[in-house]
Amino acid sequence: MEEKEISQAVISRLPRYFRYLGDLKDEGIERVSSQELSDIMKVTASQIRQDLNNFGGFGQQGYGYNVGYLYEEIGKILGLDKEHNLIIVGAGHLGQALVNYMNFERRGFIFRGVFDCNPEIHGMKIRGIEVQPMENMEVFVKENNIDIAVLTIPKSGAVAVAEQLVAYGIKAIWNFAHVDLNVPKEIQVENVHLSDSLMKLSYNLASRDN
Amino acid sequence: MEEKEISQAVISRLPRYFRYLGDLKDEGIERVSSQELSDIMKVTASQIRQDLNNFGGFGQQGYGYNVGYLYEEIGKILGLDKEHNLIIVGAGHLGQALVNYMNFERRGFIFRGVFDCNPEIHGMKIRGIEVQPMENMEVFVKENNIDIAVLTIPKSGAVAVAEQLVAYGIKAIWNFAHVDLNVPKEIQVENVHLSDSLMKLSYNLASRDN
DNA sequence: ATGGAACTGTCAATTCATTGACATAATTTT
DNA sequence: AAAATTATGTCAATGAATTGACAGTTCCAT
Repeated sequence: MEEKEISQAVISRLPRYFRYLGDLKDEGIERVSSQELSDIMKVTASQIRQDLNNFGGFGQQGYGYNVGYLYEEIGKILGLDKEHNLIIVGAGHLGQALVNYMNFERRGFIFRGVFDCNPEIHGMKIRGIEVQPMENMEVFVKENNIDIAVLTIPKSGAVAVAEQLVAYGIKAIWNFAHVDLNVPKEIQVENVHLSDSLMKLSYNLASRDN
Repeated sequence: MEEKEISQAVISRLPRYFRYLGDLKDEGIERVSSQELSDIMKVTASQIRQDLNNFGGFGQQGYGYNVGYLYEEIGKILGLDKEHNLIIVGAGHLGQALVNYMNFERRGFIFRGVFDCNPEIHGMKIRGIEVQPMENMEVFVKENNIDIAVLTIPKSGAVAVAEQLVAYGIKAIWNFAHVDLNVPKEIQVENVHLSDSLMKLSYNLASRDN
């Protein structure tokens, strides 16, 4: 299906297209041109056409794009038509916040288990999911066909736990720990470094002041 | 101080340099060359030198870079030598997780207040900070010299609240709501769209499978 | 039906980002 | 003290991403 490698710059923009198309769909709008989308999203129409064309011709000359169809197609490209089984490793505030955020499940990302090394919270339930000790992880991952692990533990343990998870057969890691993981390149890692993001904000704030 | 505009690509890499330099400093290492850093960080030495040179010559030919000095300087560039006063708007799980995450304070980002529209949690304390009703926001922002607002509310209310915050004098918004804010360009916005990040992971997972 | 307007898909041009190369300077070794 | 080594800062070359332009197709009004 995928013939040429598509740049991460393009991939990063897909979720935003998806979101805007979802909004248009909810408003009952059936068709949209690259120029109209351009106006709403504040990107060039050329970029929109270029981006979409990486995946095929979804539009029609003289008409534009069918909102519902394009929305579905981008969803498929993003793999949202398939279910993913997730575990959370680290049941701190952030881990709990993610489990409690329902919208991920709507998109097919199902939280199956939560793990933590703190014995005091073992057995505690987060949205019905019981917190388990780390020792259970290996069996759980294998038995429940888990493909994505969400890492919300402190940086000190993260690298080692990531390696364990890979050994257990995980395919992708959504990494909130503030450290770069060292895993084989076929394992997909998506980093969310919140403090990096805040520092960037801080820089822009400071630089705008002079 | 800033003469030429520096690209966001460069800015985005600064926090990572800062992190690695901090680690080296903690290990007691005093000097580092761009080549050594390159090996550790898995980026080209040329990029490191190019990036740093946007801000001045921190190194010395034949010697390399002094770790402690460079760490300090990057910290200053990122504005981490100054204190910032923050409020959280939206005391849900994510908002609470952020307040509880101590490391931000270590970098000079001080949470001064938490606001939420749900009356049931007004008066509740999160790490000693009382949750206040939204109506208090205007006075609080003005009296406490708040410059950064953290938006952790659902997308439905986010755009309107952002406009209010701007009117109250806020300078920057760290936006976790899954919507693009509409604020004047002098207001700095840093978006953290978690579901976009997860969708990107999902794409890469799917595309690696074929 | 026919003509004009509205669009896409795509090629080419441009702009932006990254990498490579090297002159020059400080350091270390002999 | 001189030679050899190391390593920066910067210019030029390359590569990637974005934008502009337009041929060709479809839609819509008359």
